[in-house]
Amino acid sequence: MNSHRRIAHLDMDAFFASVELRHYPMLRGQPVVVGGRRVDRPVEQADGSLRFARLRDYVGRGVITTSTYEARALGVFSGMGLMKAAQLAPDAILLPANFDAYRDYSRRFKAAVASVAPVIEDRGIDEIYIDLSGIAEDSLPLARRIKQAVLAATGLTCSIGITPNKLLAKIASDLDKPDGITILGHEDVPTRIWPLAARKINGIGPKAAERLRAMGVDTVGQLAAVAESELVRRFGASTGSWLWRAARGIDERPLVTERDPKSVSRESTFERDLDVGLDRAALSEAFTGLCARVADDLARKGLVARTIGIKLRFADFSTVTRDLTLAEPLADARAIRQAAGQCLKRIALGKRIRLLGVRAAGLQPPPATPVPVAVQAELQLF
DNA sequence: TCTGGGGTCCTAGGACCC
DNA sequence: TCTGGGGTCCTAGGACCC
Repeated sequence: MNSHRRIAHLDMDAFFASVELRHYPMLRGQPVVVGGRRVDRPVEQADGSLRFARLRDYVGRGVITTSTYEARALGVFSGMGLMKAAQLAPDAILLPANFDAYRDYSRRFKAAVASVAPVIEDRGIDEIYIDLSGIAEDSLPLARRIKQAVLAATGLTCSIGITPNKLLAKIASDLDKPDGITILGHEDVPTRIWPLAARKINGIGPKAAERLRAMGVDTVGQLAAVAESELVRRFGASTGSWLWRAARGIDERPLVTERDPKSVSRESTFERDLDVGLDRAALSEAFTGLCARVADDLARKGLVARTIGIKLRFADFSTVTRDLTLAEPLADARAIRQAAGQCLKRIALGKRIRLLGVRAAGLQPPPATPVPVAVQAELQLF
């Protein structure tokens, strides 16, 4: 439709950790990680200074959500188990996640960007795509202006990639992190994109990367050298031709500026694996609690659900799901609990349970409440 | 002492309907 | 009593992303 698009991807730098450093500026320059559960907030000591938890003090399940660049230099990255991270960086500062604060900063940076360039696709708490096609200003000064607006609104830095499409913009924003600007055109694909690992393409995850590696494909350039027919043969028509186009930097997807939620869910990993017999009371309480939280989420969003599902992860990390679609939508905690209980009956509970989750899908606005006849008669007067 | 929590999308088979 | 062909809905699992 439009062959002259200009699309930006903006990614906040080490977002959660950077927000924490705004609150605790004395930690600047130190390795800091955010994550874990039931991590104590810093404690004020007698002399007025703060005592922070250290990674080495942490015991239990939990992973790193974000780490500062100083922590990353020690080999500590998002998704890593905290106990393992503690072996690499025992003295790193550990802070609990403060999602209310992150959501607040998220709203502020998105509003700041919108004041400069309003066509935005939300991609989560810390990143967005921006369609700059309708703006006349050159890319470099425009990128600087957006970054300045974000900095003024939040005190935080971000990285921006500006390219002809979302695929390339996402890759580009990562090329000069932190606090970077990268501007690429299609002509830059062979020199700037082809040397990169195929895994850098958004949508090529661990499994696809492994299959490619088995074909001798490690880089985007090597992927671009494979015939489309070969990719289609190995990956199927849809994925195969997508890979072929992605390797050439071809991507026509428009920005999605509005989206209705498809599902809401709550899940919890237990501090220790629970036994269905011995821990029945604890499991039941957790189950009911999750249903109540899903009901709260639905109420807050003003939605009802037709499908209720559950998820169990066992001690061996195997995962099963069951769901149930009802004739009539529901939303309250008791009804959710009842439907979820039906799902639970369909799972063989031999192994100890690591995680329990409850999900509501088939979301829709609540059915219109029937208007009483007397009121209907009055309304007809108008 | 491996491996969180909240999402989306895709696939594939079976039921069911016309 | 050799059995076509769509279409949609439901369910389970899996890949992937932030």
